[in-house]
Amino acid sequence: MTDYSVNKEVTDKYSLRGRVFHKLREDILNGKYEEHEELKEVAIGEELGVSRTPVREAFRQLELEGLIKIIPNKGAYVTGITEKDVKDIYMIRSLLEGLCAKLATEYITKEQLEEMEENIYLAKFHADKGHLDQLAELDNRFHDILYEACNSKMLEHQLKDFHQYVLRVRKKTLSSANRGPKSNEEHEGILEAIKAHDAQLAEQLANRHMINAYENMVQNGLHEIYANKDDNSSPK
Amino acid sequence: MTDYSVNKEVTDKYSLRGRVFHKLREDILNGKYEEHEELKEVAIGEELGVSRTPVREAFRQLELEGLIKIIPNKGAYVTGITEKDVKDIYMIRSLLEGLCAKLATEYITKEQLEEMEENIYLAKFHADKGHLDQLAELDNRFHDILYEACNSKMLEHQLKDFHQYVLRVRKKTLSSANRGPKSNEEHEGILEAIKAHDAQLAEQLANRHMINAYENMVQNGLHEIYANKDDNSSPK
DNA sequence: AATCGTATGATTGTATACAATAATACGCGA
DNA sequence: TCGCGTATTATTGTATACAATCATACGATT
Repeated sequence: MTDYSVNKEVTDKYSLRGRVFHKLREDILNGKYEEHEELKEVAIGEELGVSRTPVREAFRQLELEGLIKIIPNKGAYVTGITEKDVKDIYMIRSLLEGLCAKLATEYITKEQLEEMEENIYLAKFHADKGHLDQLAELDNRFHDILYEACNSKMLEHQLKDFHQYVLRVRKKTLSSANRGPKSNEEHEGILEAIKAHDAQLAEQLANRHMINAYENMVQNGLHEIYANKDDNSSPK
Repeated sequence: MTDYSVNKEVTDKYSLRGRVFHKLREDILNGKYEEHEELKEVAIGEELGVSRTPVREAFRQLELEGLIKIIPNKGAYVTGITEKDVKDIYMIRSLLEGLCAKLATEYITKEQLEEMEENIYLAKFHADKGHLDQLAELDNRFHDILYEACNSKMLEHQLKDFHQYVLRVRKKTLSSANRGPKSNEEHEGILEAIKAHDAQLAEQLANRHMINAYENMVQNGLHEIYANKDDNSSPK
């Protein structure tokens, strides 16, 4: 059956345009390009071995994702993520993950519950062993399950977008050794609340989980990753 | 002439692509195309007197706006919004508009405050006169100001996206005569809270404002607009 | 030397040609 | 008639050619 569900993650990875899009997004998020650096159609095209057409279409998409800014007849410029952006994203995520957890108490399936439990169990193991990469992977997966469990394509999509967006930061953060286990404990709390169908508690814990993640990130020196001058975080 | 250029400083209106984009968006929002109707590149191009290239680029943008869904090698289809989607959007917007109002108590500028006051004053006038179109336009603008006043590009962008998304529904709803004035009263309350720097109250009122809007919409028969079967609200 | 205008090159915007893929129609054999 | 493979057509995907616009350099004029 055809899936008409509203979904921005439709940019397929197999067309040239899709490949260009994903490649550029990754490169921008990974810091390959400086902020405000100009992206030239021919240069990108040559680098990836494609013509300007798919590059241009990818540009249009990146623009709407907010990763580049296109000035007509002039060029495309990387916008990047400021510290302020990261802060804002976590602020938003905090609310939405809370909503998501709340909804999950009602809609989560048995299978999802089981996978969550397994996830947490495994995470404990890897935390003991110091397997940071696996820990990060499990953390990603935990949140994905949660997103899928809220029974809302809209919310799921939003959260996945944000999740994706701060992936690089999160990776760094979880790698700070002591956050990993702490994060996993918080996951466990959320899971317990969901199992108990305690919507309010689940919301609250998921809420707090995001705030903690952000605060830990700040402590570990967010500024080193996103050394940015012209963010608009300064109040009047 | 109805001008929906609430946002998207990025999509210029003077290039062919920009014109195609705006035209198609308006047509979709105004219901010129059926849900799930296929948009063909050549047909659109001929209708607007342009080649496929700008049409394709406009498609890519419309896809990310969530107005159409592109299936690779197949076609572009107008996205349907299900009742469930609308409900979810309002649920999310309720939270985020609350956050936005809360932040605005701290960051709003004098100019924005003044425009809000003018907006509300004007809305009263048009409400008395029964000018529903102007009322809808002012309502749009009120929320846009609020979005811009929160000092968060991220949040602003998200809210504008959602706002855009439910424009069709909102238009219909505000036209239900009695919601317009009520909505404006709620705007006034939010503005007062912001002026008083009462963050908690502003959040609460903005929150409630969304819930009220949604409930009114349901009463007025959302199902008539979005009579949709294949929504993804699966029973647990 | 400073300023303006113009020529030149670089870059994006658009149109079109061609390739790849998917949808449809048709005919053949059982 | 039904099933299946193939030919045909329609439609999208990509590459390229050409037009429009912008940036730069340079020289003429003051």
